[in-house]
Amino acid sequence: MAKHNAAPAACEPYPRPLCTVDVIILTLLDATLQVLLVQREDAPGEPFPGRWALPGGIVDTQHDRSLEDCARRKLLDKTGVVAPHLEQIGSWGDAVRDPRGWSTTHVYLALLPAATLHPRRGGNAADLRWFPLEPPAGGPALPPLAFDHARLLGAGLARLRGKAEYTSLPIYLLPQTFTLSELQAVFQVVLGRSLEKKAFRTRILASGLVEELDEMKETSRRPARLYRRKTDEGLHYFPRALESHGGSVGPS
Amino acid sequence: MAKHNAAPAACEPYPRPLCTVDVIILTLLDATLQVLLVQREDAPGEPFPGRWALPGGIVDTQHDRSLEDCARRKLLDKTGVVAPHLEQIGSWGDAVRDPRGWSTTHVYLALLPAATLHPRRGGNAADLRWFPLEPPAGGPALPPLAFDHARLLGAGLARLRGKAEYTSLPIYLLPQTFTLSELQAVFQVVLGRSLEKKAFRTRILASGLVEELDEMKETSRRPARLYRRKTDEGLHYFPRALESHGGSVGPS
DNA sequence: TCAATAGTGTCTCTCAGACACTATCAA
DNA sequence: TTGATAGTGTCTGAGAGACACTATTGA
Repeated sequence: MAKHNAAPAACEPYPRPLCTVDVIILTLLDATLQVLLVQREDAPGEPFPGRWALPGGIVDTQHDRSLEDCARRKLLDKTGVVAPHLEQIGSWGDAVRDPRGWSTTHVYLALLPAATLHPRRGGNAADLRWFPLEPPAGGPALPPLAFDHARLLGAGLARLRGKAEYTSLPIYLLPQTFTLSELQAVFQVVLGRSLEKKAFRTRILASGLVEELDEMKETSRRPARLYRRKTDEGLHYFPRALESHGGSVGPS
Repeated sequence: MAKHNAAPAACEPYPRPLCTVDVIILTLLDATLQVLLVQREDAPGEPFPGRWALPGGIVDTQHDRSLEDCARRKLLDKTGVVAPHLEQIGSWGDAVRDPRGWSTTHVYLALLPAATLHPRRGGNAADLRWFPLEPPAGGPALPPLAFDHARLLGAGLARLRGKAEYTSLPIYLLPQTFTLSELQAVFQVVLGRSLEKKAFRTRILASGLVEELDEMKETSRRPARLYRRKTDEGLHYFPRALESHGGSVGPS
């Protein structure tokens, strides 16, 4: 074991870059996409003190069994929950993105329902906060982010929005039980445009993604049927994209 | 510069993992998808001596400006050409995939036309060879690969095949000029099934991806119109996937 | 009764699949 | 002429968009 993590061998003339993982944790709060950010420590030697950043950090080769394991750990650490969706977005590595030198980051996207968050661990500590991605008029804008995290967040959002055009991905922003109107609202928030109700419902019901429950959601108006996301179904690829992608411009 | 690549700081109690890049270089030769592999050195301390592996290796933090830059360098090094398509597939990192210890690899997929390869640098050295992915009956099968490269190659192929269902990706396996029959053949090889001629041609021509040339390709039969891939068009997302994905099973 | 939200009926349009048909070359 | 490959005409069907319609609740 000690041998495994020995210093670079003679055949390895280059210094190893710093290896980190960052997690884009998204949820839906107040009918808005929100991202969980942490405020960086104000300690000597720490880059970007006081700045907001994606949760993440250096891979712990003693305890993390893999990159994905590291991402899961950081997610659990910040939210206290296991996200129903976690995927790798990509990796970025160069000499300038971290002032400490050549570094790599492995970026993951986690989607989770806001309802599952504990009030305390769900991101309400002083150094941990949810930020709306499209702040209401006059509301708080996203702060400047540490490192190249704005770019990483952009890539994660592009992935989510791109996949929302032809997969069921945004379903993971909801609890397992929901109404079709709620699901449509989630897609609309992610895509930033409204969708046609009948077409949307047909699309979802034909997909076999959800099962009808006997219960209804009681609201102030007409009650709505509840559906449950089938756990054994993975991400669904619809046979068609939702709308023209404006020609040849596709998702990332 | 020297400071940037200094040893891990005190705030970094974990040994840094080995950082590598591997490139899946695919082309179409003899109407078959082929992957370029290198035979590993038989030197002391080198893992998997004599085994075939994806081209790649340790990131050179002195010369590689970024991970992608490193992939481009390795590609140029092995093939002598700049591939018309290079994308990141993903990253894998854990303690066991490399016997030397905790390591990460950043996997890229390169697609290129066989015609552009120089006969010498195109992969004909003793330790560099093209291997057909679906060998003709009785032909040479893919050898066992070093490290977890079989898994990495599988992920690259899944990406190519998945995207072939709803994007123009396989077009990069051809030279810039081709006939529609040739293009259809490429898609068929990638997808492993035959496609309907009329639908395929309509799909391509409606996409605006190609422009008609005045020239014809003279063959032994009726000459075929030549088309040229427009360089300013990127990857095209078709409005529909080619066929049912067998329910909810989608591309990676 | 009305306002609001849930949910349906039905037409149109686009585009992939099927498949038979014509066109153009060499031998 | 035939064989082979290039390329077209045209019908079908799935599924997204549009939009008007009905249904069910609280106030």
